[in-house]
Parts: sequence; structure tokens; C-alpha cells
Amino acid sequence: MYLEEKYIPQKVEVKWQKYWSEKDLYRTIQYPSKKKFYCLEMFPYPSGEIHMGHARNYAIGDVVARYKRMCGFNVLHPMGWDAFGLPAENAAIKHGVHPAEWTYRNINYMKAQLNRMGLSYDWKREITTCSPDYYKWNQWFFLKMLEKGLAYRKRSFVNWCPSCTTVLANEQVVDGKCWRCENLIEQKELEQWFLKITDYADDLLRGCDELKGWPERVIAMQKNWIGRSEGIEVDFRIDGLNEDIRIFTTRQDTLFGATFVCIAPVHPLTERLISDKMALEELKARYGKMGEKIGIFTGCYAINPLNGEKIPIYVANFVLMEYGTGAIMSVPAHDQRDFDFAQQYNLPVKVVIVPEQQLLLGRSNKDVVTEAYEGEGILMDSGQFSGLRSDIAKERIARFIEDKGIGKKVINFRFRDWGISRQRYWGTPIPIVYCKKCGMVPVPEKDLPVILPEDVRFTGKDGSPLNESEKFLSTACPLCGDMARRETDTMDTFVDSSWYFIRYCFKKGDIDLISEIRTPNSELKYWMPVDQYIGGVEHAVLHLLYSRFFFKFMRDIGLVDLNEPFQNLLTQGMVIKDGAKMSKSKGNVVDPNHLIEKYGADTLRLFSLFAAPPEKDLEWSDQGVEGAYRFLKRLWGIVYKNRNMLYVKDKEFLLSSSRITDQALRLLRKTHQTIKRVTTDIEREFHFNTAISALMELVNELASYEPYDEDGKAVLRFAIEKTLLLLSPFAPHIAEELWEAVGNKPSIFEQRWPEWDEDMAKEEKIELVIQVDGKLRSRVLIPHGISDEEVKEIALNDEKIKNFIGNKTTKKVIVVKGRLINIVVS
RNA sequence: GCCGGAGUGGCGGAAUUGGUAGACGCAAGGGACUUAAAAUCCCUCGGAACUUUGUUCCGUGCCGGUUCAAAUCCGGCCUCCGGCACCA
Repeated sequence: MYLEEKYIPQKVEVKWQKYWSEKDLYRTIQYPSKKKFYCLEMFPYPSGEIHMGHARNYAIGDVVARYKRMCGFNVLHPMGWDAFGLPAENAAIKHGVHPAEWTYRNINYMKAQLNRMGLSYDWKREITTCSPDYYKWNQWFFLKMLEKGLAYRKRSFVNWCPSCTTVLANEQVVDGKCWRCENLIEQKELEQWFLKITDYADDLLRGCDELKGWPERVIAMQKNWIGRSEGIEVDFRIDGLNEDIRIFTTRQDTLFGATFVCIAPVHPLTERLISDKMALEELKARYGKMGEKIGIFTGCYAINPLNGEKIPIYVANFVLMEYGTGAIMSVPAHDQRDFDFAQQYNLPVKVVIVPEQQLLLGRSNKDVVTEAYEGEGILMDSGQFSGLRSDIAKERIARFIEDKGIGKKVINFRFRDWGISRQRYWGTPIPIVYCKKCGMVPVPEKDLPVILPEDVRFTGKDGSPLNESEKFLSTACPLCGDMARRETDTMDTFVDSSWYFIRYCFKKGDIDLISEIRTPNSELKYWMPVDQYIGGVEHAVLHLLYSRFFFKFMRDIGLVDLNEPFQNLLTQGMVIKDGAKMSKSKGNVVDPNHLIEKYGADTLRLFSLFAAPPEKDLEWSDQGVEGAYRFLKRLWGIVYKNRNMLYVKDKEFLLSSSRITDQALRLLRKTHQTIKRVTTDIEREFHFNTAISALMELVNELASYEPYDEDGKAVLRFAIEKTLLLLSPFAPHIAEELWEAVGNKPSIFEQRWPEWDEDMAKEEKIELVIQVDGKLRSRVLIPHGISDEEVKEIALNDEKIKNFIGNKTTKKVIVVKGRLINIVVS
């Protein structure tokens, strides 16, 4: 077989990409007798370019997919396009190109880029979410949720991005800014569609404990986001009025310390209790504004149901209507916020909890309070509950309240329902029509999909182009047949990505998804769950939470019988350059295209896998890339140099009958050790960086190896073949080329992953470390399997050791088998 | 403030169960080849001291502790990164 002297990656890579695609090497087959492995990377938004973050993400996924395939799994490794979204529409407004055209053009370009990276996707399962055969099912899920009461419409204050001219869900607001364009968010009152994700709050929270293969921090972020807290609701009677204010608290043990009540400016009772409307408007303008606490006294009093005390009612800007009941009891002694407020408005502070330790020191609750004590302790001045510990008191007081019928235990969640309406064009139409007679009517299932019309005008003015498309707008009411108007809001694109991993389980194109899923031995049952999911941590509480919600919903309507969609999750770190995340604004972007042109995809892949373990941030280094390139050139050179020597018969080498030279034996041993290291490093949470460094060590040995005889050549051949097999998931093109060059038939990816021989991987002799008093003093080579006594004797007779021990007496000797001996003398 | 994670040479990072700290790579310095350069190959490369080529001492953010033995375990701090944050 001919081999070029010089490694020209571009030539090699094009050759094999063509071969793999013609042979359809990465097709998935339904083969239930074979163990499956579903390897998934988060699909990209077709923005126009693959960036380094994608390149890293997909390189990681590709190693996993190729490795698992070689290990004998039937692997599903699909790719697709998160193709709805604002940039397409903005391009339409700016450049007059239709979003569909813009999107499909980008997809074609990016697909070519992915192929140039040599990624092993089965493109027969490609998904494009803006295609009607895909988004039809978004509409189907929406209707199902509507049917189950999980989709609803409500007028409320929502996050409005003035730059995107659309609404955002809470999860999509980061530091008060839009997650996509980073513009400041405004509050706007609108009628909106919501999905009742809060119905699944407990389920999503408890499910976190099932996520054994997820990173701790992602689970923590989800738990944090859901924000469960247990407490009680209690009614406070308004003095002189036949009306209650219901408050929520998690600290019912501090009820006796309440010295005032606060309600939200938008609380239903506020208007009735406040006479100064001007002041109220002023307060509303500062509603929820961080860092300042302001309030207005209503002139009314509430009665503490536990001790009958009359306490003033305030309207306060820091009390949120969206959480709990929109009203709180304020306990300045035990809540810093209430304390600050009390100081400002000269309200009394009443201590009712004293820490246990302080009580032991004989201190009481009469000391001057300079800040709130928010911990737990012993109750004081709390009537029949005085003297109890907080945890017990909480229980008793809750029961007392419930028995009296003036409140109940409740669990509150911090997160809100998912607002999915978007006032934009390029998204899935919400399948609803409004009829004058029948009101809001869902589009019947049989009429799906509601097609997004293509012939609309993009003016860039406020409002969706759908509002001006008469053809889209006017329709017949499904119930009475009269003229009706369609809903013009489209769905949040996170709906598209909430179930796309389901769609990959079936062939692409227009299929009857739900019937396919319901087929007794459906492909879904075979492929789900996703065995390994890989993507950026930025979706920890967005896509990953929405997907879990959708999946649980699917379970509840009988489509799947699993609780969680993603068994194992790997969140890869960011790609950093000069200490900052790569971004156009910082001007530190490295373009994968240039690297492929200069060094080839194998080098790009190898470096991004070698420079850091996948979950950590990766500091980009142009010289590091050179290093990776050097390594591949080196390997190429070794194979080239030995190309004629490699045509020898395969031989089995056994340690017992070894007749080979020491040098050959060393290489043979190193090869087995490398197989072991690379395999265990991949298995051990994908530590590709150390796997690659092991391969580098082996190649370093190969470089200086000269075979002297036929056996020596056979060992060389063995070592080179294993090197190529081990390298193939990381740098597939060069591995395939050299595999062929040493006289093998392609494809290397149809080979089995190599196995190591444990005996062969063992060093012939052990390097024994000898310590005196825990300090390294000498090393000697000893054979395997000798007893502790013999080890001790060797150590004590070592010249250096004798010097250290001198005439001191040995107090203790610790022997760690096969490693170390420590002689304690002082 | 609360919840995560991290801190190791000039740099990226190794050290898998508490048992040789610094694998592998980058950068740097020296040498070989060359008219020269590039490429390639070889050597050195944590710090300090010395009786200077091989030995001692120090060294994994800081201070303590446990242990024959600690980057690793425990307690207390410091710094950085990420998430949440008037959520009652």
C-alpha cells in the first residue's frame, strides 16, 4: 500500500469523509438483540457558523460515539437543527431574505462544516425544527397539554425584551437582561400562553435524586431554581373589617414576634386600604426594585391570631405578589429585611427566639437588638409555645393554626409557569382560533399542522407579521364553521428542543409520530433513554428543565414508561482565550474553519480533547495546537519510515515463551499498558486528556524503536496497529489512512476496540520505594510476588538506608504491596 | 447572604483507593543537522543550599489537626469562578 511521505491532512480527510459517507458507515440499524447506546449532543441553532464551543462539544460526543461503536454497541448518534428563532427573522428585516431561506442556507453550510470535522452522524435521522413535519408535533403536545389543563392563557406582567420585541420566560432573563441579546428587560402586561410546569414542581425536584449520572452542580442549579419551601398560610383579621389578610411564612415559630404586616402594592386589598392613590402609584413604580425598602402605612391594623395583638398593616414595595400570598407578617427581630424596614419606620422589634447556647449563658431576650437573628432556637414570650425548640414549635403552631381553621400548611415553589407565547413570526404557530361565538377553540388534531405561512411581509415594525397576513388570520371556527381568527403568537423555541431527542428515535421525514411511539415494540422503547447527553452548562435550568418536564408529561399520557430522558449528562466547559470566553465583542474568537484549513480536523479535535478534561474550561493556545499537529506528523513519520517492515505475519506473544529482545518486550508491554490506560481513562468520565497523553507516551517509544528480527517487526506491527485503533476515536481520518497503509482493509471503525492482557501490562520488576520516617530515601527493583519479610530484608540491607538508620532501632515497618516500604525509627 | 466548584512549576494540566508530587504537552535555554533558516532530532527545565552532576532541605492558597505516610481525610480561614438572590 502506498503512503505519502508527508502528512497532508486536507487530502487524507477529504478522502475518508467521502468513503465513510459512501459506505454509510454511521447508519443506525434497528437491531434489538444488540445493546444500544444513544449518544446525543445538544443540537445547534443554525446561526451560520460553527464556533469553537460547538467544535469542542461535537468532538467530545464523537469520541464517545465512535468508542461505543467499536465496543460493540449499536449506536444512535444523530444531529439536527434548532431552526426556529429570532436571528432568522432579524436577518429578514435587515437584509430582505426570507427566514426560511436564511435558515436552510445556514444549515447547508454548517452541515458541511460538521462533516469536515469528521463527525460520525447518521444524517438519515436529521431533524429541522422549522419543518412542518416537525413542528406539527409541537402543536400536538400543546393541544394535549391544553386538554389536560396544563396549557392556559392569562393576563399578567411578563418580561418584555424591547430589542427582540417579544416576551421571555423567567428562565430566559439573566441579570435582568435578555439571554440572547443582553438588552434590559421591561415588565409589560400582556395576555399570554403558559405551560403549567409548576404542576410538576415536586416531580421535577424529587426526580433530581434519580439523576445519578448528572453533574452535582447542574442538579444543584435545578433544585435551586425550583426553590421549594415548606411553611404555612395564616389569616390575619383586619381590625374593624370583616376581612382577612392571608400571609405566607416559613417561620411560624416567630409568629409571636410579628410587629407589622406587609402586603404587595398589587395585592387585591391594597386599593381598598390605601386612600392616598398618588403615594400608591409612586410605590408601584418602585415595586420589586432591589436595594430599597419603602412602604406606606394603610392606617389599618391586623390582629395576630395567636396573641390577639393589633399590628399595623403596610403596603411595601419589596413584597412580591407572585410568591406565596402576596402578603407577609414581619418579624424584625428574626428577619433582616423586616429589621431594616422596622428601623426605617420606627416599628417595634420583639425578640421571641433565643439561640440555645445563649440561653445556657443566662442571657435573655431583653438585650438590645442591632440585627436580626435568623437562626433557630428556643421560643420566648410565645404563650403556650414558650420554651419549645423552633423545629418542634413549627410543627405545633402549624397544627394549632390548622385546628383553628385559620390557615394550613403549604409548600411554595420559587419558579413560575413557563410563558411560551412569542410575538414573533419565525416559530411554531399556536394551534388556537378565536371565534366570536365559541370563544377560544383549539384546532382539531386532524387539522394539524397549522402551517406557518411563507408569504408575509417583514417590516420590522412592532408586532408579528402574522398579524398582517389575512390568509393566515382568517379561518373557519372548527366548532360552528363561522369566520374566526387564528392566534398569532408563536411558541418559544425551547418547546422545539424539549422533545427533539424523542424524534431522533425514528427515521426522518413526515411520520405519524404518536402512532409510531405507540407501536408495541417501538424504536422509542429501544433507544430511550439517552445514554449520554453532552452540552453546555448554560442550559442547566433552561432546556434541561423544560425537557424533563415534557418527558414527565409524556410519561403521564402514556407515551413513555421512564421518568427521566437523560441518563448521563456531561456539561462541557467553555472555550476560553486570553482569560475570557470567546466572543466577537472581545475579538478573541478562533475560527474552527481556519484551523481545519491549516492543520486539518484531526489536529483541531485532538487539541480540544487534550488541553483539558471535557467538563473544565479550555484555555485555547495556538502553540498547543501546533503540539497536537506535531504529534500526528510524528506518528505519520513513524509509519512511513517502517512502511515496508510492517508486512509480517501476525504473531502471538506469550510472556512464558518469550524469545524476543528486551527492547521488543518493552514495547509490547508499553502497548498493553497503553490499551489499558486509554480504555480506563475513557470509561472514567471521559478523561480524554490523559488518554491522549498515554498515546503520546507510546508514540514516543515507537519513535526510538528499531526492530532487529522478524519478531521485532511483528511487535512493531502489533504496537502500531493498537496505536491506530486507540487513536481512531480522537483523530479518525489519520487513523483510517494509516490503518490502510499498514495493509489493513478499511474501515478501522469496523474493528473491535482492543483488549489488553493484564499480565503483559505488568512491569517485569517493581520499583520499590523505600522510606525512612516517611521520607523517600531509596528505590530498588524487586521481582513480583515476594513476601513482606523479604521486602523488609532488602530494604534494611540497602546501603543508603543503612546510612539513614545508623544505630537507631526500628520501631515500625509498613509495607504496601508492590509499591513501598516505610521504616519508622524515630 | 445562600448553594455549587476550584486553587499544584513560567503556562495548560497529571497524580485512579491516603503511599515516588509535577505524567503528557506548551513555552524557555543549550546542542546536532544546514551556507543559512524552517522543519526534524537530542539534552536541561519547581525552589534553595552545598562538600556541585548528586546529595540535603523546602515545596500542591493560608493556619492547625489526624496518620508510619496528606495535593488527597478533618477543623478554621483566604482568594477566584459559576448559579440563585428582597422568594418571607
